[in-house]
Amino acid sequence: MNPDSFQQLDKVVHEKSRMAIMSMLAGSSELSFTQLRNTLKMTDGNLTTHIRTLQKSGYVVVSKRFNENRPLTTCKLSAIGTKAFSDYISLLERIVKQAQQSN
Amino acid sequence: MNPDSFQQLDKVVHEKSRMAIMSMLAGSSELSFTQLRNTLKMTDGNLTTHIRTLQKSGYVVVSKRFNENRPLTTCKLSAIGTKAFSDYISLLERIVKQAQQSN
DNA sequence: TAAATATACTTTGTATCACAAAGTTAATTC
DNA sequence: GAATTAACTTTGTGATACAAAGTATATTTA
Repeated sequence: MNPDSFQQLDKVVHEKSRMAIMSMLAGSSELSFTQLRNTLKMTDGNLTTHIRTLQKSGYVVVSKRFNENRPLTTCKLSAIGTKAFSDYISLLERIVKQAQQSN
Repeated sequence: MNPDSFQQLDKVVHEKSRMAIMSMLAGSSELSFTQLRNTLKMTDGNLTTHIRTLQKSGYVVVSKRFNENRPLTTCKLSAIGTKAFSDYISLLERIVKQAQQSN
């Protein structure tokens, strides 16, 4: 195994909650704050900060508008977010394969 | 995808450096502090704390003795450490497969 | 042989950050 | 019109990853 491969795992994606968010976003074109919160059973505050982290690293595009007199925050993966996620998954896949060989 | 599967990932194993340590230990029966530090290019302090975390959760057995007038700390995976690691890898594998289906 | 360097760690300090509780704003219900 | 609900954001806190500095002992060097 190459020990360096672990350190190459993108720290932003590696956090479990953000992995879950990005996975969900990879499955649909766009999801709302509320949909994410309900599905992932995260607290509001926690979800806000993870979305902000993803936004700051440019992985997620956030739009805030009003829908039927209520705020509506929606998120979708950006191009580099999509790449970051698929790169992360590819690397994980290699790591998993290597780990299984050593058994 | 099942969003809960992400949260089921063992937090102790999920940390990148500890994943690397456990991977290395899964490959050999026993490794010394120095071998781990040199291969993983970790600082001494960082490695100490990760080993201690693994030890506290019962995943790694640590032995400290003297070899040729020098302290020698060796680590190996315990039974539950081996199980924790393989469970973690299995779950990762499922997650990777699910993620790839959504492309 | 005293001083400097190296080895093998551990302890301590710090900066980050995951998480939740509390706060904000506005709409709706009772 | 008071209370509740909805959709967030801000703030406070506890955990922790990491490295710098510290400790103890052995070896080399001048």
